[in-house]
Amino acid sequence: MEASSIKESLQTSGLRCTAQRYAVMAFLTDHKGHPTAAEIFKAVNRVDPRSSRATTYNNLRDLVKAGLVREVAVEGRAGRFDLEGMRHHHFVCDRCGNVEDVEWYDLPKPRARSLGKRVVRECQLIFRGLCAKCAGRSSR
Amino acid sequence: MEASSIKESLQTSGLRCTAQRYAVMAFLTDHKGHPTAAEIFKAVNRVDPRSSRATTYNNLRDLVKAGLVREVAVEGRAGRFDLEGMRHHHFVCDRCGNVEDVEWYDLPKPRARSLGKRVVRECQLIFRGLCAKCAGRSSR
DNA sequence: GGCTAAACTTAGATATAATCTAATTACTTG
DNA sequence: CAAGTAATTAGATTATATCTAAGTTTAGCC
Repeated sequence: MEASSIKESLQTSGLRCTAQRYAVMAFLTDHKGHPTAAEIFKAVNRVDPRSSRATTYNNLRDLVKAGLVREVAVEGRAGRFDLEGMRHHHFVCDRCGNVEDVEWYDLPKPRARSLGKRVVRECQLIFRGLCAKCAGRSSR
Repeated sequence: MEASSIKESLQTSGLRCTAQRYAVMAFLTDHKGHPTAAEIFKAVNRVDPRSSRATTYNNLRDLVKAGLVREVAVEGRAGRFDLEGMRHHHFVCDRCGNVEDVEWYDLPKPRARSLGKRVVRECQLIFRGLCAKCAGRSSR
């Protein structure tokens, strides 16, 4: 995603394009490896202007709410973030906690009845198990 | 799930049926509301024999690994647990963090190629948004 | 029954993750 | 420019989960 494109998508979502917020988007654009909030925070602070922890977390939350960023929660570990955009599913490794992309394919929708009055923001398909690297190391 | 049935499924999984472990299974059997580890810990400690925090967490992990219990990770909040068994999908509320069941329906599998050498333990479909209760309260 | 190894449990300390607080700064709109 | 709203900040605080190191129980074997 280019600079102008980031700016535009922020504004379309009703979010100001602040330096700190932009930095989060830019980092996610360049790093497709599903970074944690801590990693993003650290990365953003190698740039100027810097950003506080609270701001990084606030921005990530706002961006998720706006549908620009997606969060994958991982049990007992920090959540991972990536840009919405190219659709894909996720694979979470039980052992190392890494999050990987799984090629997108369409999913059937649930019957309207079974969702009732709930308002669905998104739907994630998550595979869990051992990533190729950890599976190789067997049960050690 | 009955007492003997819990005992049996533990043994089939190669886990000893200890009082503490049994208590976790029994609690999950009786409480379908996707409790957190902290809630389970607290509940188990109203029974005898009691169980330490570490044991509760250890047992939950072992039970998940054995495929008897499922964990749903929630961003920024405690994970929620329920018994495997009756299959269902999940809905996680953005606002209150509650986890609810969504009627089961079959999902297409990914192409073998797109999973590569990964070893899949399970696959979860998770809807996110506002639960009926929180949606009612609107954007307040 | 007694022995042994492995599985299990424990209390509390520690680590990790994320949010909160209260004050400040920076936009944006009229 | 004035004023209101949005955003940011440092650091404290809370929440969640794991670790440690020692003790206990169990299953299998003789």
